[in-house]
Amino acid sequence: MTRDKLRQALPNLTDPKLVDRLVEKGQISTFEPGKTLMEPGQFVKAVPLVLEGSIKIMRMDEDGKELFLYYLEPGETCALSLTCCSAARPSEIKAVIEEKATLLFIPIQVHEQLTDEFKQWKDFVSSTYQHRFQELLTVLDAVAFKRMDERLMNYIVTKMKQLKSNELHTTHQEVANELGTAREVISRLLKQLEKKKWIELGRNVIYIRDDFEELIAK
Amino acid sequence: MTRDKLRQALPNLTDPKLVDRLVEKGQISTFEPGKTLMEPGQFVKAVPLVLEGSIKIMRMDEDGKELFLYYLEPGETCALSLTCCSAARPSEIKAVIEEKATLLFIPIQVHEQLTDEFKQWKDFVSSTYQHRFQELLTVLDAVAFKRMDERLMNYIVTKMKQLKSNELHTTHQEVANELGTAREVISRLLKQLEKKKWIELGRNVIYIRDDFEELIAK
DNA sequence: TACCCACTGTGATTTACATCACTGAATCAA
DNA sequence: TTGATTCAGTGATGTAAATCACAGTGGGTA
Repeated sequence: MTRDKLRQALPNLTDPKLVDRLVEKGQISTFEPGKTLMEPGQFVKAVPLVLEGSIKIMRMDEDGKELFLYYLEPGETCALSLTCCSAARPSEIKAVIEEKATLLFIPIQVHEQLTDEFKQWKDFVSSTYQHRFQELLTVLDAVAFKRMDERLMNYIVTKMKQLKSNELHTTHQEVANELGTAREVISRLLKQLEKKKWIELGRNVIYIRDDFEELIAK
Repeated sequence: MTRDKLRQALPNLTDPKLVDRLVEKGQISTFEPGKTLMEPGQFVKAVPLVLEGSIKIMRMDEDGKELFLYYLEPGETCALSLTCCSAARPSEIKAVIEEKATLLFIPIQVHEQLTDEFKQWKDFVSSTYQHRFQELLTVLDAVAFKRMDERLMNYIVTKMKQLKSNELHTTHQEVANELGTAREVISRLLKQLEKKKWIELGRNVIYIRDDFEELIAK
């Protein structure tokens, strides 16, 4: 059961001994959308491996403003949890379940043993770091160099891909939070996109034209 | 010689076999301040280990705007080079020598062997990732949530610590570049700080009050 | 000495975005 | 059905920062 899901989510982990250990030592649980897995200040005691569903990772500032960083998809894990828990440091981020998720929690000590014993695990961890580093740099670019309209369009594309749908069921307020801006700003920018006929707006929903991604690339 | 510098910069690497391998396989070179080590798009073929001096790491956007990320000090290495070179991806950042530097270049393949063979090296790499992740998050916070005056003050503190001096020999333009803003903005903000008597301005130099750090913490 | 050039100081204007204040519409619950 | 609540739309105004346009200044050099 767990084994099957693991194999499906992480086809690269072929070493049966490694899989055995993960299944044996890991703790599996499922979570409903909206559940907050981790908040800034909490301590991380295990590395979460996503088998199904997805997790939204956000950075927060002191006065509660958020900033969306990236999604964790099946087969991925959180680089932050790797860094935080091995350093016994409190979490710097907030993690919320986006789609109903099945997670396999690997205790830190087990994770550390595995990095010593299994090259596949070491490579997995290493590529996780690489991947997240890239994503952080992308976010940094956006925040430092892009205007909000462009960031909003990228956000829409990311969400579409992540949900594999061209309807986003969300509120302007929620989008604003994730981009670290104000609701009014998002409302106005969305209206502009609607005027251009790139999207249509409803209550709690944004319908996106199929060729949205090509349009913004223009 | 190299061995001594290595021991001094990285006292944690005590395993003599590991040190032997680093000395044997690494290539040592020195660079003068201002030398650009790496530019976006270049490929990284070796992991640079800083033995002496320091390197400034910056992110660039398409139209040449820069953003200072962090310094590499003795005993440190570049997480980006670790991610880029193992993925055979071009560099995403620019690296410039800040203070005359002695670097030990470890070829990627050697680095990868070392992570398999030596726990100390694996831990070193892992803590490098952790450290840089933290710093990227700090930069992200600053860019996303802080105003330029605060960022400038933090920049001054960082530079002071890094250079161990309370005189910064630089131009407003250079500061502006590193913070990703315009020269005029920096000139005005520095003037404000001078009015508050926290700093004094000269041509190509900023004199900083000894208690600057306490003043900004207020 | 005179000139040049890099650096600095500053006003004026524009822009992106934040904030405030309010309206109306959709949805839900009593 | 009605009242409350949440969400969306939009004008007015404020603000940090970007951009433009110069003027002054100090140091090097021809």
